[in-house]
Amino acid sequence: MPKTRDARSTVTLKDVAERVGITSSAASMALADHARISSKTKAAVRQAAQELGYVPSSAGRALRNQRAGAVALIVPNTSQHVFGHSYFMHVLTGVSDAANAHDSQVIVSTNSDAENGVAAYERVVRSRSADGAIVTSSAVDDFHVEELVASGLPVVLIGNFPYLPGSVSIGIDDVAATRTLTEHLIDVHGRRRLVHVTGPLDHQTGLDRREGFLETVRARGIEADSQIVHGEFNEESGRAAVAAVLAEGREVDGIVFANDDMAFGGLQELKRAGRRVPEDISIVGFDDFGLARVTTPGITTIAVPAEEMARRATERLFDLVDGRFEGPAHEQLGVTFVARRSCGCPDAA
Amino acid sequence: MPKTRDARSTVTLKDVAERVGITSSAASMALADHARISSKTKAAVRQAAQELGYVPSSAGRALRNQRAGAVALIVPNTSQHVFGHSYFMHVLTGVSDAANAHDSQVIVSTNSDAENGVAAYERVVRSRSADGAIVTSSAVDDFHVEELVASGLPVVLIGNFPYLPGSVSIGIDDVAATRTLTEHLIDVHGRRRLVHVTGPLDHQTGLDRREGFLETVRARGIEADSQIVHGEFNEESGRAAVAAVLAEGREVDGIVFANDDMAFGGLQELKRAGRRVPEDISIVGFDDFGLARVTTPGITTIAVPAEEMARRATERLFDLVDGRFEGPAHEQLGVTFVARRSCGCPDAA
DNA sequence: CTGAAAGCGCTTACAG
DNA sequence: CTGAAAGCGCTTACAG
Repeated sequence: MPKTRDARSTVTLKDVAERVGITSSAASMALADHARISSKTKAAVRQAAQELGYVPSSAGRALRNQRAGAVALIVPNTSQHVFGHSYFMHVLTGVSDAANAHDSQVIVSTNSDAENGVAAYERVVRSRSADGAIVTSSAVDDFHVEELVASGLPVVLIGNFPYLPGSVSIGIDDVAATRTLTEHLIDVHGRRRLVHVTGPLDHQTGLDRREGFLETVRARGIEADSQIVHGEFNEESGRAAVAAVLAEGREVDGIVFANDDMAFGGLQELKRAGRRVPEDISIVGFDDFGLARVTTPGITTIAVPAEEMARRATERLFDLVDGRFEGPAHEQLGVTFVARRSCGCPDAA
Repeated sequence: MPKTRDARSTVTLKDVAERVGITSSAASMALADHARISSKTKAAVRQAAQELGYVPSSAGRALRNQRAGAVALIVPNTSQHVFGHSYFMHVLTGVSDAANAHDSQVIVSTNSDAENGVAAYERVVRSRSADGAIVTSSAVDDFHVEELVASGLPVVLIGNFPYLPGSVSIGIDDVAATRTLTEHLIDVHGRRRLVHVTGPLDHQTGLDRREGFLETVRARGIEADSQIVHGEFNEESGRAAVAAVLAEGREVDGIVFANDDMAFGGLQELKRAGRRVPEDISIVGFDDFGLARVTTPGITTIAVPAEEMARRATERLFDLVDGRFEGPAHEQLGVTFVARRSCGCPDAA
C-alpha cells in the first residue's frame, strides 16, 4: 500500500553528495565543517543542501550517534492531578527554552493509565527516544522515579527529594517559604489562632510546608491555638477543610493553605459562611501560578519560579548527558513573597 | 571521552536472539508474531526479551520503517501569547491521549524565536522526527501553516481555516456561539446598548466572533446602539477597551468580550469605575478554560471543548499518516453555553 | 520452509 | 591526504 508520505520528497545526504559529485561521507564531513574538506567543496555542499532543502534525518543521526537528540518531560498522572495546568505550562516553557538552545526536541510523556507493566516514561527512555528525562513527580512513594534514577539514565528531578540522595534535583525551600507566610500573618497582621491546611503528606512539598508552619507557631509560642487540617492540594479539599474547621466552632483568625487552589476553595467556603476575608480571617496560599492573582480578594502567596526551575533542570540534564557533570546535587532557587489583599495587605499595583 | 550512558545496558534484538540461539531476523519476526515462527520459539523469544528487559530502539525502527512513531504538537509563539496556558494543557492532554492509543510519542515544538530561516516546526517535520503535525496557530497570515499544509505532510489544524481549502481541520462554530451569547444578553437580560470587544482581527476566531455579534445586533435591530472596540485577547486589552468605552461617556448595559481573559480585564476596570456587574452592566466572555469560573462574579461564557478537539484532530492525523483518509475536510464540534453571574443569571451549582 | 543479506540515513574509523 | 567500508538496530524481501 502506498503511503501518503511517498508524495513528499525526502532529501538525503546522498542526494546532496550526488549533486556535488562526491560521496555522502564527504558531504557529511563538509556539512560538519571538517578540516579535511576544502572550503570550495564545503561551499558547494552547503549550497546544494540549501537548494535541495536537505534536513538531516533524525533517525539516521540517532542511530549512528547513539543519541536521540531529544529530552523527555515526564508527567506522572499522579502529579498531574496534584499540580495544575499553569504549573506544567511554566515547566514546559522552561524545558523547551533550554532544549531549543541545545538543538534538542522535547518529548512530553503523560502516562494516562498508571500501571501497564512498564511505565510509559520508562519506555520513552528505554527505547532511547530521549537522551534523558526531566521528572516533575513529587510523590514520595513513587518508586518509578527511584528506579529511573537508579537505572543510570540521566534524570533531573524538579522538587526536593531528600530520600533520593543519588539524585540531581532543583527545588525551592518550602519550609522557609511557609515560615515566611506564617510569620507574616502573625507579625504583620496580628493573627494568633492559625490553621494550616496541608497538601498530601505523601508529597515532599506537603511535608515541608507543614513543617514550616509548625516551626513557626512553635517559635512564636502559639502552638496550642493552632490546628492542622489535611488537604489534597485541590480546590475541593480546601473547601472541605474550611467547612470542617468552621463546623468545629473553634476560633480562627488566619489560615495558611499549602497551595493557592486550596486557598481559593477555602475562600469560597468562608464567603459562603459569611466570614469576611481578610477582615475576619486572613488567608495565604502558595504557588502563584495564576489563580491567586485573579480571585477576589487576591490571595497572598509565595511565587514559585517554575519556569526557571525547569530551565535550570534541563541545563543540568544536558550537563549529565554530555558527561560534563556527575550527580548527585541539589540546587535551590529563591522564591518571592507576594502580598495581596487576602491577608489584609493592600492590593499590589 | 566515555559517555555517561555507557554505564547503562542497552539490550538489542541481537542480545535477545543470542540468548535463544536464533538470528535477530527470526527474533524480530517472533516478537511481531509472524506466522512462520513456531509458537515454541515465539514463547522463548518473548521470555528472553522479558528477562533482558528488551525495548526496541526507536531510532532503529524509525530508520527501517521510515516512520518516526511520533507526532508533533506545534505551538507558534504568536499563538502562545494569544491563547492561554490552560488552553494548551487541554490540547496537550487531548493529543497525548490519542497518541498514546497509537503507541506514538508526542513532540512539543514551541518555536520561541520567530524567524530563524526554517521555522522550528518545519525542522521537526523535515527531519522526520514526527510523522505528522497538529498545529494550533490561528493567525490568518501565518504563511508557515500554509506551507506546511502545501508540503504534503500530514497536518491537522485546530481551528477554522476557510482560507486554506486544502487543509484538514477541527473547529467550533464561533459565529453561532457568539450569536448565542449576544442573544442571551438581549433576550434574557433585556440589554440593548451593547459593546463587542473583539479579538485580534488577523485571527479567524477574532473575525468570526465579531461576525456573530454583528449578525445578532442587526437581526435584533439594535445595531445603531452597538459599538465595536478592538482587543487582543489578553486581559490588559480588555481593561483598556472598557476604559476607552467609559471615557466616551456612552450608555452601555452589556459587553460581549471575545474571550474570558479580556472579560476579566474588563470586569476589573468596570469595578474600578464603580460600575456593578451584572447589576449595571452584563458581561460575557468566551472559552471557559478555567478563569471564568474563578472570578467574582463568575463569567458567563461558551465552553470550548479544546481537549476533545485535540483528540479528534490527532485521530484524524493518524488517519492521514496511515493513508486511511484523504483531506480536505473540516469538522466542527459542539460547544456549551455556561451561565454564570456576570450576565445576571444566578450562579451555577 | 528458513537462513541471512540488504538497506533505511547517517558518521567516523580504517584502508590505501 | 582521501576514498569508501563498516556499522548503529531494526525489518522484510530475497536466495537457497
